[in-house]
Amino acid sequence: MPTPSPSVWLRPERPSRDRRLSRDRIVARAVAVLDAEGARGLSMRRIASDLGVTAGSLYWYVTTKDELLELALDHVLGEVAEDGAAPADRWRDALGGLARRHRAMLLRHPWVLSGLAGQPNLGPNALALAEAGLTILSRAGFADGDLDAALAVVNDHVVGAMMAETSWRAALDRTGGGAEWRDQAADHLRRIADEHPLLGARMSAAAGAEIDVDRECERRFAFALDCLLDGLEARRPSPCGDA
Amino acid sequence: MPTPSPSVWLRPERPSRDRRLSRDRIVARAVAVLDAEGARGLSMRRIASDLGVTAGSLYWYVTTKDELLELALDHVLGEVAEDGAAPADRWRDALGGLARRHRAMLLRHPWVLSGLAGQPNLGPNALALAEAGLTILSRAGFADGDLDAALAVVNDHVVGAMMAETSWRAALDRTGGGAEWRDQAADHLRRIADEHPLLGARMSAAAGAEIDVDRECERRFAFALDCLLDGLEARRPSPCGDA
DNA sequence: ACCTGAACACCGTTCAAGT
DNA sequence: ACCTGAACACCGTTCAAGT
Repeated sequence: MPTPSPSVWLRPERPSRDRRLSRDRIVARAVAVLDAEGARGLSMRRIASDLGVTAGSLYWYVTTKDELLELALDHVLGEVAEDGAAPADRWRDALGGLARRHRAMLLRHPWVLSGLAGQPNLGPNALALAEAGLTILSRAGFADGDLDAALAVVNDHVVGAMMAETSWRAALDRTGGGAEWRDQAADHLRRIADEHPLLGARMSAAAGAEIDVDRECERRFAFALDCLLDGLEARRPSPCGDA
Repeated sequence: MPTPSPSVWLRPERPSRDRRLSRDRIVARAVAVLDAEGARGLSMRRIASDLGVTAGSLYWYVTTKDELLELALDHVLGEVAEDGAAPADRWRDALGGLARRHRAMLLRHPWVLSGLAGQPNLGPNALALAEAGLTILSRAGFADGDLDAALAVVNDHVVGAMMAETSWRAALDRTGGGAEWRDQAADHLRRIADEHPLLGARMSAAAGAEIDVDRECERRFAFALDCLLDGLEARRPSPCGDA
């Protein structure tokens, strides 16, 4: 209780009755900045100023920038969980759906991939996601060592594929429709084709057809996913009463 | 030609008859620092001082730190090429060998994975590697769109798997054998097991057995590789006269 | 041509001091 | 308890100036 003053209006409202900051607010802001400007655009000072606060204040809620990134990562991992509706009872559809939602999330938040190297994520959403995958595969008949391995096959492929896809997309965005780049690229492509016939053929096929990038990416993702689900199917122990 | 002096010994050797710096020397130093201290330990100033030079000097040979990282990346990619001996004539062995050497390289230079997000690598070694993969798959019967897709299945898996493996290894290294961490981990694991039975079971299986990390990583890698090669085999068009 | 030295505009993090 | 302000020890990059 402050000392009473002649009038309320003369005493400014207590600046921080409720805290201006919170871990949630900080993480949310971090995700927003990362989405908008990528990993490079994120700084403690930037988040702080967005929240109308000094950089040092953030360290009351978060011990380090890395920790903040871990929190942001787990935050967006929460988007992968199935939105209502029981999981498909066929294990292929269920696992495929998980992979596809994982991919969709990584397209929305490509910065996740640049922060994935380092330490493994043990946040609650990461754990829940792993459990979901294990549940599907366990019901499908996998057990023990093959259980982790099978889940890893799918997870690892999603992050590997998205690493390639997002960096490919980023490169396309950067080069835009620049005319002078157009010529340089054509030149470079010709030199590549000389020494690397197969690669040259594939690249000019992609460039020539003015291919729909979205469709092509989805096609490749689906190809790989089917491919590795087939491989898992062949390794599946005894099917015990599932679809 | 400088003006002649009474004795050679009085005139210091010309400081830079041959350039002290070169792109190769800079890249080599960068790779060494990255190997020793990881991506975090690399700075222009650090490389410069290692080479006995000022930071600004580096910009004569390299326009940006990112460019230097691209060069370093392609440099180590050169280690993946087969060391003599014709490639195995069975496509599975050939492609599997490529994947295994790729993995070995990423274990030696884990920092590559943190620099992989961003732009696709178009360096000479990256191109040669892609061509090698395409050659194997092309001889195996793949063509057109399936050709890229098939190669991507393998490549993407290698980087995805190594992303998980290296960050897992890094975490193990950091936590070492700390006694107080031991207790925290056991506690955390118990809480995990409560909400996530399958995950808890798998984690305590791994922790309890004091598993050989190297063996386990190789087992999982082999499992996944076989798995996805099976998937590719099933998709392989008409086998035209190969083993 | 090649390198230095100093500057610019940033970083993450710490910590006394205020309220 | 929560936040400020200033500092510390760094960054990448530029650029006149030297040789």
